[in-house]
Amino acid sequence: MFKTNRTDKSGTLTELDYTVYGRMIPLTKIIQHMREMHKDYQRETETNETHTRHLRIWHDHSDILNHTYISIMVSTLYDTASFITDEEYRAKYPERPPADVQAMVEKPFLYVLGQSSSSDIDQLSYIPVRVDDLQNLKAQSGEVRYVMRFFSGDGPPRQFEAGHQRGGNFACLCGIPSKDHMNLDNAFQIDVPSSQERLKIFKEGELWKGFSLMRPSPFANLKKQDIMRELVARSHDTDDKNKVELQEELSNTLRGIQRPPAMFSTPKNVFDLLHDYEVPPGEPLHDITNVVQNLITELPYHISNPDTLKDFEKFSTATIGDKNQI
DNA sequence: GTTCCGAGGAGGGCTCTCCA
DNA sequence: TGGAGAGCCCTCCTCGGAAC
Repeated sequence: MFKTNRTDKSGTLTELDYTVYGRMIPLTKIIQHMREMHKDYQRETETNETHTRHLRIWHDHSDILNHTYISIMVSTLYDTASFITDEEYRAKYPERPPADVQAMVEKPFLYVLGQSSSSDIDQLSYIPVRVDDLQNLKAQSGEVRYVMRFFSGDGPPRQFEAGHQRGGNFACLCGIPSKDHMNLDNAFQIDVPSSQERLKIFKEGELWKGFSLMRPSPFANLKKQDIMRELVARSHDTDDKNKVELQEELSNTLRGIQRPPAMFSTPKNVFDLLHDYEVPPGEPLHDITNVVQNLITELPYHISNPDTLKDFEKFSTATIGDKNQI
């Protein structure tokens, strides 16, 4: 259920409720499809022991025909214990062209596509069904055990998935203040908190009890008395401190943690399903985007062959052109 | 019917002003 | 003097109208 505003012919602004539906393909069905697609790449074993496959989730928002959607994809992580190598594939199927086995195995499958804004409330509305589906997957697992292992994606989806604030002084999931991001010594020493550690920090005080899927930010816009109550519950000294100092102390304590990790947002106990689930603090392709851009811009100046230079300049123009970011 | 563009929203932080 | 809130900044996302 979503809310929207409409202005009628008289100019009166009214708030309307409307219902939209998302489509989820159950993980059991996706995995059935994956097995069919991966059968040529699977390693044959002689034992009957239970095997483990690791799943990776990715999601992002975009608009299609003026309506905003969330798209969630799922893929299997390549593992040589479960899948053959490129060389083994060539030896097994000499009549076929060579294949990038890892790329084929890690090809993503559509999991959820639904209408949703990027607000926390809208995105959290898809969590209960994702948790139910994960429980259903475990109940139906056979000789292969599927483990939800990684989330990969852009910055905002990672922040949502980890229960982290968007932007601000603690924009990174590692918990280092933005002003210290250039401090490599600090960055290399920090231990990025796991989902369980995030949940522990989140629940150390009292205000987290006000969290719900419809009120996802219990630490936002607090009065001074509420900040003091939360800090006292976390065993902090609040004497002789003004509101700014108290707010800073609470922010430094939470280090950007705003809510439970998304998959831990329901009352259901999902620790046995998600105890290995990781939301990495970085997104490699985005993080090195400017390095790649600099390389593409710089390389033509080091090419002497005119034909190669012409081809590369075409590539550089098509890739970067007038864009601010590739 | 589709794509492009740009103003505005979401969620954060900082600074300034008002007022008790 | 200090709390509350307005106003502005940031990035990425949203969404309605214009253009094709």
